[in-house]
Amino acid sequence: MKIGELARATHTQVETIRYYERAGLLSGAARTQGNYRVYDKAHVERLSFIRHCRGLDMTLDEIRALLRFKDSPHESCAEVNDLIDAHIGHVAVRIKDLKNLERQLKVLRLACGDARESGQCGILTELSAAACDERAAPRVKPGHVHGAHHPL
Amino acid sequence: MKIGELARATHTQVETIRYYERAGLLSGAARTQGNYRVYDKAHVERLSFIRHCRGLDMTLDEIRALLRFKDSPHESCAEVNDLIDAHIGHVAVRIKDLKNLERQLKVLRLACGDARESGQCGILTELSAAACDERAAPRVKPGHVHGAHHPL
DNA sequence: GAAAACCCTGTAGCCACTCCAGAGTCAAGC
DNA sequence: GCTTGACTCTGGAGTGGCTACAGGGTTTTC
Repeated sequence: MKIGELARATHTQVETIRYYERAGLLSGAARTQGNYRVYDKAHVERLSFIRHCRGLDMTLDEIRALLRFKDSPHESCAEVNDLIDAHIGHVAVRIKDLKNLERQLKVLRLACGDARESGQCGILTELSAAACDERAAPRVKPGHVHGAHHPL
Repeated sequence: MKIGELARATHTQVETIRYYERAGLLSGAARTQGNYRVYDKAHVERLSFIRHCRGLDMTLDEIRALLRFKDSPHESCAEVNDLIDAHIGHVAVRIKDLKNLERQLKVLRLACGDARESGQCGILTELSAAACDERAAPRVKPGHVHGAHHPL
């Protein structure tokens, strides 16, 4: 099968497939005379696996690691467990952060119940005041889970 | 004050400040004879505001919009409310997605309680099987809130 | 044999930074 | 005055995970 067919079979964009090849997740496929990539059932499975893991919000690095274990079935899979545990940890941290954030935003929203002039807007006032307070005590703790503006 | 002092005052990297200037969030500062940027108290406040909003996981576009309202205090702030409501919505959606994800990952983790050979690893088996099922029914719904791998 | 559909490579863009090279500026100490 | 070091400048490249082109080549269909 050609790349377009693989794309349809896995609900993946053609460009994404070529990107995965460049990224070393999907081994370089055989080529036809006309230099077209040729794939088979194994590729469909591998790509489906990758896409499923992406759907579980794993990074390509994490997926690469999982693929290594899939490719060497006689090694211990203890590290697979560790990887998943770590990933669960990342997600849990992110949920906690976002809940905090939601709480803060709702409090903020209450500060300006109805529309008035921006100059008296409770939200803008609150944001400025909070920013001012924060200058003394910063809290920047970069994690590794995405914020609120990203497709899953 | 020079850029380094502003950076220290707001716990922001110097490069980030210059980036915000290029991005049109922080107006181009005055310059010394030696072409150094010069900032004052107003800049500290504005940058603190920006950083606080970033801490609330708003995009630079959202912050730009808020700054426009701050800069024109006699307009109605109804859109500020809308913006915050929308942002709360994004965060709520993200939390929901991540909780789903967490549930799925925990189920997955149970599939392989202890370490064995990768070939029999329950996690890898499950992932492959799930990927296989998914091929029929895809679900890609890109939102605008980040995933699990990102600093807040 | 022409048009449409598909494929190729390579490059640039997205976001919000971060880091670097290579050069210029400025204050303190000798 | 001169050196050292801390600071600053600009411009460009890199991050992740794609996406979207441009400008070509190939294959299929009518």
